[in-house]
Amino acid sequence: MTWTTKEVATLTGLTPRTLRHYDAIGLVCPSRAENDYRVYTQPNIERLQDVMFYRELGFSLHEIASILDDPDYNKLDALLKLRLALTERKQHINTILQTLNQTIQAHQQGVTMESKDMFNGFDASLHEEETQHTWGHTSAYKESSRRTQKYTPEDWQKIQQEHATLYDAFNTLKQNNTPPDDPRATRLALQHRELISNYFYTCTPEIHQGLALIYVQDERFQKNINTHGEELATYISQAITHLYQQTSK
Amino acid sequence: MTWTTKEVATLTGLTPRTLRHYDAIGLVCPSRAENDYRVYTQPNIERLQDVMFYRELGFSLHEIASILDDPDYNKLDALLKLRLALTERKQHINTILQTLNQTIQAHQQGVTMESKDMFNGFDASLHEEETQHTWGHTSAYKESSRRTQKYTPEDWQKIQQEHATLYDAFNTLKQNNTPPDDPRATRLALQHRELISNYFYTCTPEIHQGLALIYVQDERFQKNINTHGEELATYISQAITHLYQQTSK
DNA sequence: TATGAGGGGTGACGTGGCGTCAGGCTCAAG
DNA sequence: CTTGAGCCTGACGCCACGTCACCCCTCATA
Repeated sequence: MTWTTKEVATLTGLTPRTLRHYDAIGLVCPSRAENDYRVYTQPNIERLQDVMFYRELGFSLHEIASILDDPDYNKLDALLKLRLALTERKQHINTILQTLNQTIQAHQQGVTMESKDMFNGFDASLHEEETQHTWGHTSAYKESSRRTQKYTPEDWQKIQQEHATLYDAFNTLKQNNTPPDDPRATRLALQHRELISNYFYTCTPEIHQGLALIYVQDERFQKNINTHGEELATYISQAITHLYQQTSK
Repeated sequence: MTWTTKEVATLTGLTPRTLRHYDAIGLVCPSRAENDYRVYTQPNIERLQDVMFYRELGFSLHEIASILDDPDYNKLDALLKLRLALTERKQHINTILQTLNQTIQAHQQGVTMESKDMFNGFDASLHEEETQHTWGHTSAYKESSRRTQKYTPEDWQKIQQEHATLYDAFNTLKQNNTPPDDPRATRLALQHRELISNYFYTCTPEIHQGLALIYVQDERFQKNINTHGEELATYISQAITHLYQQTSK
């Protein structure tokens, strides 16, 4: 089965011009018929779908190209990440909706809002860092995707479970009012590093400390971790930080 | 309370450049201090918030300007519409997520999807129609935004005044119990059409009759017009309608 | 056999929403 | 009195296309 430009256009909702543009910049390049007409095949269509997923998330065409053309590109992995990012995007809209609701209320009551509350959810810079963290082309990322490519759904389950177990262990300490710089917490922090190293990428001290920061700065991580206990992300972050304050002494 | 450019930038997450751009195109125009520095006041901030809500929904800056500068603009009403549109947008993302999930499943099972199912939720044309329906009517709307782009604040004042004068004239007739099919009312209806044609878009009889409908159907218009006289919107609407019943005879 | 509509193609220029300088003024702090 | 941070105004650059001009091909209908 093959398609002409117009057919693909109606199929995707894009314009023929857009399709020719994507061809011109090497993003989606159909083969050609004898009369030089573009001929889209199944792989072209699938790639086009990928492109549109990423475009929905606001990636530039250049970025999309480098993601899709990455030698370490793994489709399933990418799709899962996309799903995550899209649900995040939904969350983002929810935040804006909250702000909007507050604004409506304030307006109905004739009250003026505090200006700092008027722009919750709009700030994109934090979100950009997240995406950088998710898709960024650091070596850690590449190593991670190389490894995660091979994981089966059962592997993922196991990984999730090990994470959960560790988080619960942290939470037990926290519930017993064990301070984050307690040796037991430090041991767990070490286990945490090994867990990452085992399943994702070599977790150097720098990266580990980076994670500690992300865990408290990034709502996404925070919420996820905090499902295992209140304020748990902060606690874990402190434990990790202490691990390196200790060793540096 | 006032703000400098940088402060607004950090407050909103926009860049100073963007703020200066919005000023340049007349979208959000702060006043100036003696040293020519931009000074953002509370109204500026509120307008900026409006702009960002609409931008989130993908409106162009020109469209946003013509929405916010609409003489019949009603903030509360607009906020409610925004809320609707944002929840719609969430639904839109859900559709894409469904498509994504199907794609993931197909990929995991090694099946190829039906190509027509691969782009569900992407097609923007339907969504555009919705938006068109909610915020603006077709070519007349576009012409209007083309023209209104060039208007200065003084122009707007003049336009508002001419509208007000006309509405008051209608109201005088109504107060004197002049029926809407009286020649004097018909004359005012003609003036109304010319006023629209002059400042916004070529007001054909069809469009004018459309306006007559909108004036009684759309709360927003009704409320605005009725500030010039009780039930005035209905009266004007009737006068317009009669203008064409007459000429068609 | 002409013809006209509807598809295809390649330049090339226009546009919107900024980013990114360059060059110069202002102002508080040291 | 310098210095650095922040402000200003042009002016150019860039991306993702829209739009237009001009030409080719094909197929149904006159």
